[in-house]
Amino acid sequence: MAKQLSNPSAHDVARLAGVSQAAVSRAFTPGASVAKATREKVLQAARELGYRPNLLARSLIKGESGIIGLVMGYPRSIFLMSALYALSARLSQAQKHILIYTVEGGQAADPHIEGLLQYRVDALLLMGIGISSKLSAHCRAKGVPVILFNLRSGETQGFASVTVNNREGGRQIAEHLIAQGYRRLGFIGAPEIYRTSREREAGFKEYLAKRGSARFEREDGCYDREDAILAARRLLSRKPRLDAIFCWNDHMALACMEVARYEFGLEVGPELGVAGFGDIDQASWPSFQLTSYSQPVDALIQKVASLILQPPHMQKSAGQFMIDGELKRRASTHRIAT
Amino acid sequence: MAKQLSNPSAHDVARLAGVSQAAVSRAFTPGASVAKATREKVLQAARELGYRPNLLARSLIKGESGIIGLVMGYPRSIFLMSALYALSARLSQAQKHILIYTVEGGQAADPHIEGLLQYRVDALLLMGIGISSKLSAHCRAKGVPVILFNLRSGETQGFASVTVNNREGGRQIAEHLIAQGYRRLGFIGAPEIYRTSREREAGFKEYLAKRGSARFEREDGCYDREDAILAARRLLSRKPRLDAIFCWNDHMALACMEVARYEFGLEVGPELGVAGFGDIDQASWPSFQLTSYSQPVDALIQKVASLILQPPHMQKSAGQFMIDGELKRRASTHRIAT
DNA sequence: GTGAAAGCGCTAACAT
DNA sequence: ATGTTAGCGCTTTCAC
Repeated sequence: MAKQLSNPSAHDVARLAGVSQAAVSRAFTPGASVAKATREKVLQAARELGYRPNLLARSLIKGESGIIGLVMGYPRSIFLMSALYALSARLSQAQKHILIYTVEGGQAADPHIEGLLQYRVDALLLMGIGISSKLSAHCRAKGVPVILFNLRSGETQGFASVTVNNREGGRQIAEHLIAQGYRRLGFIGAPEIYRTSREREAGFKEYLAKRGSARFEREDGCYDREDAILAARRLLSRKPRLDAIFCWNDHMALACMEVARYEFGLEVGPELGVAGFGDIDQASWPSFQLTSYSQPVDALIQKVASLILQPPHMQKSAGQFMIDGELKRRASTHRIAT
Repeated sequence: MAKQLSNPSAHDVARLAGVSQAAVSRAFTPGASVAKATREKVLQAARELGYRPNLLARSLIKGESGIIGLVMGYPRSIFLMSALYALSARLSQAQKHILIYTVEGGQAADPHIEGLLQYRVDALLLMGIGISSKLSAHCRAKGVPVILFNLRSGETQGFASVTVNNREGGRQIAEHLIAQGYRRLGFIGAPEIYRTSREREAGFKEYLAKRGSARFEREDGCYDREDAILAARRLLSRKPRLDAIFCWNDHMALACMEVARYEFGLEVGPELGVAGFGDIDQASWPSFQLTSYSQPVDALIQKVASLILQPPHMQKSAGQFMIDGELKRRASTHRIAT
């Protein structure tokens, strides 16, 4: 009854229940060998004191913390947000916990990873952000599994990665635009260092090349909406005017669409095709009807979770997992008004 | 040079450096009394072994984990996302870490809070989600500070809360709509249990009552876009037709706007005023130009962080902090086309 | 099935 | 300034 301010320990519970401290530990360990009666006594005492096992102590002994370290780049993206949501749901089922940091697009994750390693995280998950080769060496040496989400592993790193099939998506967008009759194509991408953008572009280019001409205009839009607006302006000012623009993500595409409509007075679809990548919620809103290649969040996170939760000795595989999305054809690329 | 798979301990470093284990601890404690030379020796040895202090062990002793527990409701909201980003930036400066759970709107946070308490979090931050009275009693008894963000404390709980001034926002929206000449008003809110919606509505009603008539039509839109669409349809089908709708958040307002435009063929602004709350990014996009009362994320998070970081003995105050936003007047409530 | 005892990796007195 | 010692709260042998 008399609750105390500081947290009671297993010892306190043991005393109240008239058992040993070890018995308390066992009562809270699923599948331990305790008599039912003892167990009840312990739980009763624990309830009275408001006792909860201290997971920090448990982690210290077990050598695994139950904590997954997450560093998220570009935290304004709705896609990453729903990925976080799906991941949290999945991991909390498995009694794992997420220690999170967010980082503005393009910044390094390193300082945060340092902190995470000190908490002895069971795994490190990087969403849309990279890791320095120094830290990645450390993780490899210490056996900390690193999983890259939405960003493929760099040259030598050899970590597991889970991404949508960016190349295929880019390819399908190109195919679709050409099929619709668009010919003077443009691309808004990110600077070289972003592999995601590069892969989408590569697929796009690949299809065009196969069809005969890989020519398309190109501008960098980086991460911000403001950047995308500037890139769209530059692209739309070129002569002869482009008739379709593929943007490396939906955020860029929506911005591009608005520039086309409200600054250049173009009718999106018939006069200018616009396609994005990711199929975020807004893409399907009536105001936009943006053609996009979807990123299946649930499937991606499912894969991530299975990599995280697999037993440690299985983690040899540093595979690159690519999951196919689906081309969502919408009005923004209907060249002939319906 | 020879890195080992398992993490080296302070002991290992001590042996290599030829000092005591305590010296290693001191070398890694800012402001401890160590000779510069010893310190160097230790750091050198640590580097060789790839040693990092184990924060779990430190937390165990210190009785504080350096971890802030966060439970986030309605994780699709861009507002909460940017709040998370701001918080992460602020807290990692102070060497605090965020253990996060996300919960679908309307669900209970309790099971996750259980987990967080076992990690002995230094504080519990609830974003847009409540806590059961049983757990809140526990937190109070154990001296775990609880901070409510964007959701005011229930009757008896007595926790600190940080919110935008919802009532004032609702009031200003009403004033603005009336000033623009709108007269047949509607409101899309959330069910009773959501205090946020209730407060905004209260302010809205308050102004109308003061002006003579507090009559307005009302529908519940809850959290999902789908719900908002249904509510908007119902509201717009009533006769005589409403001429302005205030939605309890911007997500609802954008959905409402699209229903008005694309299903009812109304010109938003002249024919139907639409106002939201929160001033999310999209509100200012050319496609929407949504009038909204802003929620100053940075100021709000600043306050939250200061509550979290204040020394424990100062935490008597369970104040209710309300921060004013600002009415952003945009085209969605220009009754006379400009 | 249960208790006693050792110890996870570290910090914090206390000596020296 | 540095080493020694005693725990933090728990899990895990090992006897019984």
